[in-house]
Amino acid sequence: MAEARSGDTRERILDAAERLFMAHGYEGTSMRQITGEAQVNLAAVNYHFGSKESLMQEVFRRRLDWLNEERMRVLHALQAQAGGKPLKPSQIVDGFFGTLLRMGGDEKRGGVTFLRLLGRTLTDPSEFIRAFLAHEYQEVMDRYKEELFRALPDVPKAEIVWRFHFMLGATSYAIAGTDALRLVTDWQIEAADATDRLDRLVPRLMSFLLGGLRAPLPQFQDAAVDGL
Amino acid sequence: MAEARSGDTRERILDAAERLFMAHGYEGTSMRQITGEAQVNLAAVNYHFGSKESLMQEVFRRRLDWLNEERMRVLHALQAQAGGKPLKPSQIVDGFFGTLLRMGGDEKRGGVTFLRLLGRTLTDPSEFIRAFLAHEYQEVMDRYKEELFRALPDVPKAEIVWRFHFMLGATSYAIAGTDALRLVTDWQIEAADATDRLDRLVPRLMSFLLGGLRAPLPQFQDAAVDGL
DNA sequence: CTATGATTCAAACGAACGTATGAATCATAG
DNA sequence: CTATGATTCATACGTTCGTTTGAATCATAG
Repeated sequence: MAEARSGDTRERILDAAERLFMAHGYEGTSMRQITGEAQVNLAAVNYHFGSKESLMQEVFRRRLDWLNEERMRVLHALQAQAGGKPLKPSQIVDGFFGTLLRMGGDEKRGGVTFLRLLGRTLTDPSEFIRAFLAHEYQEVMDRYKEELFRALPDVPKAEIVWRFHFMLGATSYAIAGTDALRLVTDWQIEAADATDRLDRLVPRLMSFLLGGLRAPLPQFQDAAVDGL
Repeated sequence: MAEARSGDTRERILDAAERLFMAHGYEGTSMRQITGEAQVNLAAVNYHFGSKESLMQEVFRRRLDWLNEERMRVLHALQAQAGGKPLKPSQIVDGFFGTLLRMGGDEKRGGVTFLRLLGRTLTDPSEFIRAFLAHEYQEVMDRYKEELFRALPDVPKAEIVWRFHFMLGATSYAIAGTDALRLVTDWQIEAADATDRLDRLVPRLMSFLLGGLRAPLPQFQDAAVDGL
């Protein structure tokens, strides 16, 4: 059983696919583009991954496995530190979204490229992609959801779930980083490199998310959400 | 110059394309699917619109022209009523996002189908689509941005622009309505029809957006954003 | 060194893609 | 009714798609 330098080929394909899927989407990226950029033979993808769909899944699994573990690790650390008491919403939000955003600064984990890919993929229309992502996220998501319920006992659970949705949306769009509507035109380019942009993004996004999470409940009810 | 029933054909194509682009994305939808669903000849799209790209643009223009006018109309009405004084942030947010969301309840304007299409398209990777949307949105966007600056004179403009971004993301993801991560599983299906879901969504989203917009500024600064 | 299994390679497959063509059909103007 | 231009239609064009194939090449085990 020779291993050869296949490890090299596999990773080169995954890197190229990650970058191209981010830039042009799943449907908009061809096998020939991927193998061309990776400088491997066209048949290599099917040999190593079986199909384009499987390649897509492997691109995500490579990153999400680590992210899932890290999010769980952070949550358990917070829980241990709290000693049975409910966590503060800010801790939970930081554990979930902060961990994701900090991943964007870690080049070994895909950096901003993977962040943008993930952000764009959350609204991707392809059914098999959404189904796969849902499965990958499910467990961690449920744990954080439960922890939010505990942290905000006076807020209806349905409301918390919705606000989790909204936070996901704001984050997903922010890391997709398309600036589709050219909002940031002349005012403040903040060009800099992607990593630098990310550093400034994190505190801004976090305070926005917390503000939204703690907002007064809709339709008349105005009770404080939490003593955050 | 005979007009024939071509008006019928054009609209049937636009309706089918709107639905299919929403469900499968631009790249994932073929001309044959579109003409098949619209029950017109394959060549009809190229005859009436020239190309698939032009069709995509027309699908959006048909709805966005009205949305742009309506958003402007609402803004001008608010300004007239305020008589030169700055508007309240809640008014601006409702004028921009509320107008969009209410469009989802108007079947003549595409209803939730177009809303979901728009939400998903904002993160679409295709360059020509983003460029087109940016151009369509530019003018109205700038006007609302300026009004937010006036309404929040103590908040740095860069901060406002970022929070506009975040609000767009939360809204875009919410109306894309994929629930990619199966957040809303068992807790509260809230099945009902799409319009009904929308009715409950609006107040929830609006209070989240305002909470985020009015959140304390990041990095230590904590001054109130506005006397909203 | 030789044998074996893993990997790479050039080439081709059928299918589906967006688009173009020219004849048939339609509605209306004169 | 006839002529004219708009629209529809069946069909085909040339590309590109994801995938497959079988031989060539490589690395290692015995």
